[in-house]
Amino acid sequence: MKPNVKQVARLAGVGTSTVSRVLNNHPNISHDAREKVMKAIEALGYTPNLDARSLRYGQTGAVSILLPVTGIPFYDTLLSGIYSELEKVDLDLAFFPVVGENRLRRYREATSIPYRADGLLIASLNPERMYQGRPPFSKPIVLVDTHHRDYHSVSFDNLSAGQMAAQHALECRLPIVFVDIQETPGEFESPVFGDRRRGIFSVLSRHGIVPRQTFYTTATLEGGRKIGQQLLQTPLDGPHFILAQCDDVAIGILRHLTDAGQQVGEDFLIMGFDDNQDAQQAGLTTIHQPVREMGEKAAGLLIQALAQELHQLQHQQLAPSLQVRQTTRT
Amino acid sequence: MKPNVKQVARLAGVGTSTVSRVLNNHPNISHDAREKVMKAIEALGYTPNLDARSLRYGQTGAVSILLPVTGIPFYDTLLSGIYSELEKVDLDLAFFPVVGENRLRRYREATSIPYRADGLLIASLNPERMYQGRPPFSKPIVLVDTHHRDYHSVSFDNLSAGQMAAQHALECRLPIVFVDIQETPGEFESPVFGDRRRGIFSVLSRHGIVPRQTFYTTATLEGGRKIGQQLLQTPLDGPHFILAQCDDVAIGILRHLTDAGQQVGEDFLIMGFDDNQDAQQAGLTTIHQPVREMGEKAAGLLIQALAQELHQLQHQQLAPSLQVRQTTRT
DNA sequence: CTGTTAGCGCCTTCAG
DNA sequence: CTGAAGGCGCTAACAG
Repeated sequence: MKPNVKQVARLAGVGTSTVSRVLNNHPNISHDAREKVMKAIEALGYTPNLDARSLRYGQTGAVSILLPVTGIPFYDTLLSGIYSELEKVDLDLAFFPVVGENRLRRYREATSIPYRADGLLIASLNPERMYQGRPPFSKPIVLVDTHHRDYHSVSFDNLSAGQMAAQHALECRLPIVFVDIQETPGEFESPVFGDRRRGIFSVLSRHGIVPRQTFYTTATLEGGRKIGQQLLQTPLDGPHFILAQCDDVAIGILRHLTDAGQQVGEDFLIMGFDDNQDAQQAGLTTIHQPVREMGEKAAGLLIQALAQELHQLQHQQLAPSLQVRQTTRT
Repeated sequence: MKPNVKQVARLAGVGTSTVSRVLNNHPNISHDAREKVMKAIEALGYTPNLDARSLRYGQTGAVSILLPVTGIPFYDTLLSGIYSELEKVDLDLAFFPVVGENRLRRYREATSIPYRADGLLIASLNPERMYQGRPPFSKPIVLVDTHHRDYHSVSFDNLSAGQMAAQHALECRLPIVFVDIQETPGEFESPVFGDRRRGIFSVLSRHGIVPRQTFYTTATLEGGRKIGQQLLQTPLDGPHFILAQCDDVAIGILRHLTDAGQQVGEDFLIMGFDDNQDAQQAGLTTIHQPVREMGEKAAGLLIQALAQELHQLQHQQLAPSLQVRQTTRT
């Protein structure tokens, strides 16, 4: 059915190696031979079999990335960083959102397509939970936005981030309301929120302080709005400092409260984590994370590993920084 | 370096086919042989070479999807539809965001990884612009959320959608402000906005009506806010009906105007297209599009094509429906 | 139940 | 400059 080099060669009246040479732009080919081959390729509608090619080369020229969800801009930024490095060495990138239990199960099998690659990036996911043991892939793996003892990783120092945030909260001298993330326990959990939480509480407890109240919600704008509702229903005694585990939640709360007529500075202060685009636009105080740079570093590490240049486990951490904006200025 | 079946076989003291049989869970294997093979696999850290396997089978068990961006929820919904169909036949899905000129160029080569698959889905992109001629892939291709004479496709009837919207606008009997999408001319253009635009103008011109004003912006919340600003700077003479090419823009405008104290019903009416989550939440009148269903249909078509069951070109169109909500009720 | 072997399509020596 | 031949790792006949 599908034509192969042999058929192209026959039609062109040349040997298969000549066809191969044309296909791969090798130098020493007579103009005449090239013409004939091109014509035969066109006539047959030939396209090369990539599996055969990869088998022959012993590599695919591609790396895969596993990540939890797609519909958020965080990964766009991360990916642009990754791409920019990968392109330098002409590596391609294939993308695998791990969306449900089904996908997860699938990706535990050594034969599933993410592993048809020269290397693997795992973003935000906990490899322990994903693989419960040895991963079904024996080529280089680099973790990004997550970490684990046994793998190379590039991540934020979320512990410091938490400490920074708590420090800033303390300086504002208001009772603290902590809005935490409710993670569905199980495979998708990432260490991010846990680390931030530990950082926050380490500072708070050092000062003998406990949040006046703690809420749990999902890491979305909507999740934030729900907390906003709850806050309106059982109003607090005076102004509070709302510390949310991520910008989306913080902005959801912020919008909900201001929509209801409450005033930043007057009725509450609020901050988040991540410094995403919405945060900048909303004037939200937050902890900035250099996302793009993280992507670049991770890709760089993988490239090194692919070149056998990585002889010991790497754990890179990127430093967060505090961005004070309107929502915590009185 | 990397161990293969032969080495596993040698260590286990069996033939390669026995190893293969264990790997693929074939029935007639003695418990003893299975044990030995498992042990050898474990000891060597063997993982199968997927390229060899695919070469042997003549297929990869995966399909690829090319799409324009990732950070928006539209594609999450679309994908969930696609996945649900693909899982039924145990096909895997690999994901390729076409983000910049570089990627585009890359994906025009027959050797780039999206084409290491049994079939291809192209979402929202214009194949004409992508490939300028014959695509570098000779297996089944299905277009989704876009269409083209030469390919199978599943898309919305955006022409009708435009007509519906214009009809509704006319019924509101207010001068019309049209907010169109400024597309970067070139490869990424999709036919969606053009179709909607044509639908809108066909109805308007039939009634001898011309928009009082037309704006151009990008298809984002931010793009909408910018138009909101412009509207505030040069206020209109009385209330208008704002017809935006997509929900994001409409919501951006809506938020900006209401933030500035303008009132829906009083000062303006507004509607969008798509019926995304934000639209529902914002009470925005819009044209609903069954996104998930579109994904399912497209995947279904591809599966049929893979099974050689598609003997003529298919062009499926899904009907839009008008969702009247608060933003156009006076 | 198990081992031997051919061949999937490609690219790259190796001779000419 | 070009053709013939081997082999990448795997699986499915085919014999035992």
